[in-house]
Amino acid sequence: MKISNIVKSFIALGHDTRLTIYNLLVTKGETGIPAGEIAAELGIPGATLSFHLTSLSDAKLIGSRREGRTVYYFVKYKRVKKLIKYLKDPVAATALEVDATNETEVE
Amino acid sequence: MKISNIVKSFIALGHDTRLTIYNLLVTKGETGIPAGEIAAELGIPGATLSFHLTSLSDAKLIGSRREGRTVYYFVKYKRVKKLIKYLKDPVAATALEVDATNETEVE
DNA sequence: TCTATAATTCTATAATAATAGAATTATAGA
DNA sequence: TCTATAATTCTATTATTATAGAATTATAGA
Repeated sequence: MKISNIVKSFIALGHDTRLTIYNLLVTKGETGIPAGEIAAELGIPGATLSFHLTSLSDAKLIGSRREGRTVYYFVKYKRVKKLIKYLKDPVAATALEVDATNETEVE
Repeated sequence: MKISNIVKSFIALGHDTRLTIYNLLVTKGETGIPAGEIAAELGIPGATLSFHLTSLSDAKLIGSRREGRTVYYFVKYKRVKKLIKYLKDPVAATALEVDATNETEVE
């Protein structure tokens, strides 16, 4: 993970709407929740929601899965764990990245 | 801690220059490092540095102490720990906040 | 008090992010 | 294929952040 990906993740969490989305998804577990329900819950237009979902997705903090016309969004804990590791020891986390360039990982 | 303070903290960490400052301060321990040295290390003007230090300070991620003409900056781990707690369980961390409104805390 | 140094604040400008209506794409069911 | 629904992308506009020179503030030492 490059520094810029960590920055991207913090940027994603550094917005009221996006942190609220993150909170909501945490309560919904693996199944996740349809985009439309998120928009309804937060009371924001779909276009605005998509903008924020893209930020969280690009940061790999969330993932999505289509079922028919519905797209479910869910939290991806792998990246969350990396952020925790980074906060605990940024030096070690950054060093690890350099070593782990070719590591095979599970999402 | 209100949600907005958490957002403020993530915003503070969500910038390349500020995350680099955070990294640097982590390596400097309790003593910290003078503002001038940070500016020199990062190769940025003092005015720009101050702007970013204000963001990190407002988020309570760092603290400062004046010694003569020199101002030392250092990491404040209390807030870092709260962020880690928040990432691990945002629901619990938010609930705790409501309960802990009058709690007496040590920085 | 005068001068030099360290840092911050002020200010204008440039760059980036957020918002949301309109248009588009994807899919289900008739 | 036609229509309705779910979601995303496009686009223009607004709002916020970042940048850094110039001015200011704070302090040390002469």
